[in-house]
Amino acid sequence: MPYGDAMSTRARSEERRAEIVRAALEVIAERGYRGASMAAVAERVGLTQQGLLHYFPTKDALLVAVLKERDQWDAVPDSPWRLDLLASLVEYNAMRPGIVQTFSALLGESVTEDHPARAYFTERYGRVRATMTEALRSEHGERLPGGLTPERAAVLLVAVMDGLQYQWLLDPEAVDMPEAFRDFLGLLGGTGESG
Amino acid sequence: MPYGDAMSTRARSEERRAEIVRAALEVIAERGYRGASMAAVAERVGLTQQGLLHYFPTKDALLVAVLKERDQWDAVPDSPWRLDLLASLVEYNAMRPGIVQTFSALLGESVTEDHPARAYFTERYGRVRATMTEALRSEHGERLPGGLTPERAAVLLVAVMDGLQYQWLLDPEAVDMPEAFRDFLGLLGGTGESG
DNA sequence: ATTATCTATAGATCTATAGATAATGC
DNA sequence: ATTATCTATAGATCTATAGATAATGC
Repeated sequence: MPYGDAMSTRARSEERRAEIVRAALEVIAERGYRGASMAAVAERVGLTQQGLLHYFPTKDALLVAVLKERDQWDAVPDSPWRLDLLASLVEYNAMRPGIVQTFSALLGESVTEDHPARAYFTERYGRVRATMTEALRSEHGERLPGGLTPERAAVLLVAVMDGLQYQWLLDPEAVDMPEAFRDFLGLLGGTGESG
Repeated sequence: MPYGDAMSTRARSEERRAEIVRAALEVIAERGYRGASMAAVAERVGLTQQGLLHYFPTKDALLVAVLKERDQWDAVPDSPWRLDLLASLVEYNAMRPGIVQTFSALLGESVTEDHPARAYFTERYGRVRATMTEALRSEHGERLPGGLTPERAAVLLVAVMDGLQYQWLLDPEAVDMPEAFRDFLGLLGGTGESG
């Protein structure tokens, strides 16, 4: 009895797909999307390249599944975020360099022409800025340090999160990502420990 | 008389190399490094792929030349930067999306395994953080808003510059990069216009 | 002699299609 | 009938090597 239990064909198929997406996340972390080959993903799950195409008929289809996975990762979709939860997310990310690497590599590639993840990231950043604007507004009101509005602070907040990831991935010893992120939240008027 | 003037062979060769590097910058902006082909670069300067290999014998050799070009771009090597010059650099960059795209794509790729630009970026960020630390120290002294030290503020400064570039490249209409950067400098205690 | 190119080509990949085979589930 | 795989293979690329040809500069 293969698989040793009574899983339906559909359920086993779902599990296989999830396994493939996990493998794709790894391969993309190592080589980026353009550098990732279907064969490398297939090998990691013990399939031939053509066997993999049974589950995801094109490389782009696999990327779509990877991006959906990402949405569930840090989404908590459009719920009103609290800034301290954001700091926790950064701390959590610091324990998951692989995932961070996957999406930092994808973000970097996405600015190139005709990249299949470009629209995804463009839309996503629009939404994330809006969500962060609301979080900042509800925490700090309309006026933030430096005369900033929540909108303008949100752009910086997102920039800091992304930028820190690159510095940290390149040299984790030199950059304490969670600390730096909390530093930034402090600048936005948090604990008021100005010197 | 080819080229119509009395340029030495060496000088013409140098010029050809510079032309090739410019073409490589473009191709990398469009496809990233892994996605860039020597043939695409060659075509852009009117050479065959094998003709290009006469000037740069491997793809990696061409990348090295591209990264050197970058160093001259925003280097002003290790001179003590002033923060207002940095704001001008960001404004200048906002007029050169191609260059920004080239290096944002390279930075993104560089976090993947065995990427030939990884060491370059790791070292470079170490140096840039040190330079920025000095600039912050000389402008604001030892104590910055939020209880930050110049070291810790430098990490954020660099993160903001990089992070803004991705948001701006993906959606230039939605993100005013120079304004956002000035906003961040303001947070670091610049004009003191807190609300 | 050196420099600038080219043609020919080896040897790896890569994505995707076609079509076979076997097992699973109605 | 559908699902999961496989072999075979077409058709594109890609990097890099080998070696020829012509022009330039001592």
